[in-house]
Parts: sequence; C-alpha cells; structure tokens
Amino acid sequence: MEKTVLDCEQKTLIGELSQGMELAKQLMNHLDPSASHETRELLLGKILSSFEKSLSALNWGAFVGQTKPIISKPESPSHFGNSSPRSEGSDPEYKHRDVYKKRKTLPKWTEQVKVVSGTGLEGPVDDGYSWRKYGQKEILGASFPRGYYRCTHRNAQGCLATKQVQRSDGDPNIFEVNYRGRHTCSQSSRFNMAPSSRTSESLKENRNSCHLKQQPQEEKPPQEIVSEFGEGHLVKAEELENGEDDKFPFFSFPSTPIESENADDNIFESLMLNSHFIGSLSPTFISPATSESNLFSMSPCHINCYGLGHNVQTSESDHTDIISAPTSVTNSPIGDFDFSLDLDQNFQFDNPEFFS
DNA sequence: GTAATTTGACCCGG
DNA sequence: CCGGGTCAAATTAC
Repeated sequence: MEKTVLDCEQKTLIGELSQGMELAKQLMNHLDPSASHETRELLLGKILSSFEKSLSALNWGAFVGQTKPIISKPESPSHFGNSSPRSEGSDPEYKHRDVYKKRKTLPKWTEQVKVVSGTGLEGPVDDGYSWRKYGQKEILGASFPRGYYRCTHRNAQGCLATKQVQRSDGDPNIFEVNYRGRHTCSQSSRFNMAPSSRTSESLKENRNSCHLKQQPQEEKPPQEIVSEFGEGHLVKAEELENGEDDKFPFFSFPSTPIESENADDNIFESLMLNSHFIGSLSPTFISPATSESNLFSMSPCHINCYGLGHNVQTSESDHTDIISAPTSVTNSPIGDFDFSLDLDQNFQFDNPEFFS
C-alpha cells in the first residue's frame, strides 16, 4: 500500500492546519479590546472552528479510511441497507439481534458542545458529517428530547456511525452529542484518500459536496452565525462497558495486520492533540454538580480528546477523571493512544466480536 | 420526484 | 415493566 505517501500528505496537511490554528489563536489573543469588532472575533472563531473540524476529520479519516469495511463479518452491514421491514416478516426474530449486538460493540464517545448565544444555532452539532435524523425521543428526566441521527450513507455504504443530540437540562446552550461508531463511508476517508494532487481547494470541495451540510435542528432554524463563535467542545472518548468480548475498537481497526501504519497514525494523533492543546489547556472546568447536566465552562475552541482504553468508564465517572487530571491530560491522551495501539495488536487476533 | 424529517410503534436490555 | 434506541410509513422540504 502506498500508505507512506498518504501519511506524508496527512502530516503536511495536519501540520499546516495546526500552524494555522495556532496563528489564529494568537491573533485572537492579540485582539485589540478597543476594536472589539465582533465580526473579527466571529471570523476568528470560525477559522478556529474550521481548523478544528479539519483536524478532527483528518484524524478520524486516518483511522477509518485506512480500514476497509469495518464489519467484515458474515452479517455485514448489508442488511442495514436492505429495507428489511420487520413487519412484513412473520419472522419474529428479525435481525434486530444483530443490530443491537453491533450497536453494543460500536465505539462510543461524547462531545459536549456549548453554544453561547441562544440563537438556536448549533454549529458544533454540525460536525462535518452528513447525518440523517431517524428518531427523536423524550428522555425521562430531561427537559428536551433526544434526537437520533445516523450517517446519511448508511444504506449506501454501510456506515454505522450514529449520534445522539440532546440539549442539556439546565442549559439550552449546551448540547450533548453522543457519537457512536466510526464513519466508514467514503466521505470520512476523503482526506485519507486524497492523492498528492489534492489541495485545500479540493478539500473544500469535498466538504461542500459531502460533508458540511447545515443541519436542521428540531428547534428554530439558525438565523445567525454569531453563536458559532462561542462554542466550546468537550470530547471524551468512552468505551462501552466492555464485556469480555468487547475490545475497544475505538477507531475501528480492521482485522488486517497493519503495524507501521498504526505507528504513523499515532503520530497524527499526537500532532492533532498537540495542536488542540496549544494554549488551550486550562482547567476551567466546573465540577459537575450532578451527573445529569454537566456544564463545562471552557474557553472557545477548547477540545479535549480522551482516548480510550483504561480510562474509559461510564459517562458519569468519566467526568471525574477528566476533572481530576487536567494537567496530565496533555500527555495522557498520547500515552493512551500508544496503549491502545499496542492492544490493537491483540485486537487483531481476538476480536471475537465479529465472529459470533 | 427525491431526499430528509416526523412520529408512533416496536424491540431489547436492565 | 419501563425506558431508551431503532424502524418505517407518512409527511414535509427541496
């Protein structure tokens, strides 16, 4: 495989993006208070946001893209596509068993998104992927319904990525976005597959054509883009309560042995994480009073990535982890990735997950 | 006409 | 049995 070339491409891209992001941040720091042109701030905010998205997508693509269809098990995603009406079947057992089983094994992580101005726009909720809403539910104890989204290309490409979006109880400005599963659709790997001829232009093209579609929300349609500036993220990776069988394919590793690639990807992780942590690591968390609505007060464009493995627990206790070790965080994720990659080696052999 | 959303019913796990 | 997650027909938007 010509991974090396691609990796170089990605490194360059990531490096540039990181630099740009840092510069933007610096610029933001040096904003003249007297000027206080919101437009400028807005612009900067969007720049940063854009960078974040790019980096994030790049990073994810690095993992997802290099994997071929993740679920290579016999009952591959195909039956997602088959409009398999359970009603028509006298088949009492449906395929739901498989579905739920799969659901359980998918990697899961939560992103807490804060939208400052209450205009109703959730820029952050639009994370760069195309989602289709497939359900909405009132959640007990929650003031707002939870929306269920799946990747638009699930049928076409068997992409199993889903997410849940729900407003926080107390704060309509906070959205909890629960991601589940990695994107296996071609879009998600757009960066990864980018040939050397690919420039930022084509990347932008990609974004427009595939990914970045404004996401209509259950609330009011967005009128202004102002709120996008004040957004804050908290990304935390979680693993499902891993049963014995459940390893944590947080990045959906294929069962094909790839070692050097992983190493390189690890570098990407570090790169990206570092870029995020540049000047953005401030333990400004507010300890969550309750496990329900966790309000994290953060500086704009503050993203924390928590990786995997040993660190993961249920969402509630997760918060404790996050808050309790804000300083070690800078290194921790990288270490975690290392850890995970190491485990990945094992994962290749015993991911009985897909054999059942 | 096609694609996305809405919405009530269904299924599963706890 | 209840609550959460998903499905799919109906409806709406493009």
